[in-house]
Amino acid sequence: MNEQNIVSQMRRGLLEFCVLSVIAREEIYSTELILQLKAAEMIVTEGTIYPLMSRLSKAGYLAHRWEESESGPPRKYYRLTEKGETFLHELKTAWNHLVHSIQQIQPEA
Amino acid sequence: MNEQNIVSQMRRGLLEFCVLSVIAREEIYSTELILQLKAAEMIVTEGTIYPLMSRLSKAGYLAHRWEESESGPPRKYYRLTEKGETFLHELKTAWNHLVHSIQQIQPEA
DNA sequence: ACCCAGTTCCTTGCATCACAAGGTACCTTG
DNA sequence: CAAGGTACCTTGTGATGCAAGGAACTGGGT
Repeated sequence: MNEQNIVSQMRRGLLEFCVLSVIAREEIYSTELILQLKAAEMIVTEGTIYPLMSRLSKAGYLAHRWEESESGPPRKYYRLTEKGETFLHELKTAWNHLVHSIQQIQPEA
Repeated sequence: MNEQNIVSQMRRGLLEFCVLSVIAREEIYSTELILQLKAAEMIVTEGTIYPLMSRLSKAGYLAHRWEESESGPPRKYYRLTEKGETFLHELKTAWNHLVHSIQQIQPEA
C-alpha cells in the first residue's frame, strides 16, 4: 500500500480507524463499543459494526476472548493484535495526512 | 438532517466536501479539479469525479457554464450555487465536528 | 412454570458509491 | 489525414453502511 493509497483508504476507513482507536484504549465488546462511539457522536449501528468486526478479525487486526455476562449471553471482548496496532498506527498517520490535505484546500485559508 | 446525521454523512461525504471546497475557491472544470485534488494528495479518478459532479449538480449545489478551449473540446466550468455554499458551510461544520470526535476517542490523548 | 423485557450476538437484502475500463468528440501538429 | 493530447461521459463490479430480522441467554413478574 503506497502513500497515496493510504490517504485513499482513509476515506473508506474512517470507521475502522475509530473502532481500532477505541479498542486500543481497552478490551471491549461490540455493544459497549457502539455506545462509546455514539457518545463521541459517531453514528454506528449493529448492522455496521458486526460485519466490520468480522472483517477486522479476518484481516488479523483483532483477537477476541469470550467472557460470561451476568445480564445476558456471553460477551465477545476484542483487543488489538500486534498487526492491528501497526495498522492503527498507519491509519493515524493517514488521518493526520488527511487533516492536513483538507486544511490545504480550504478556501480563504 | 439532524446533527448526528451530518456527522454520519461526513464519512460518506468527505469527497464532496473536498470537491466543494476547491470549487469554492474558483470556477473550475473537472480535469483541472482532479489535478488540484491530486496535488493535495487526495486520490480521485475521472470515474469518481464525473458521477459526483452530476450528483452535486442534480442536488442543486453546482451550476456550470461552457467555455471553449484552445487545446481540445469545450470545458464545463463549475461554480457553487447559493445552496451549494450553504451546504459547504454545513459540511465544514460537520468536518470540524468529526475532527473533534476523532480527537476525543484517541488513546493516550 | 411461564412469559416478557433486556442484553448480546449475528445475518440478509438493499442502496449507494468509488473506481477501472471503455467510449465519444474536439483540437493541433506533422 | 493520421496521431496524440484534451475533455467530456457511461457501464459494470465490488465494497460497505444500514435497516430489519433473528437467535439465544438472563432475570423478574405473575
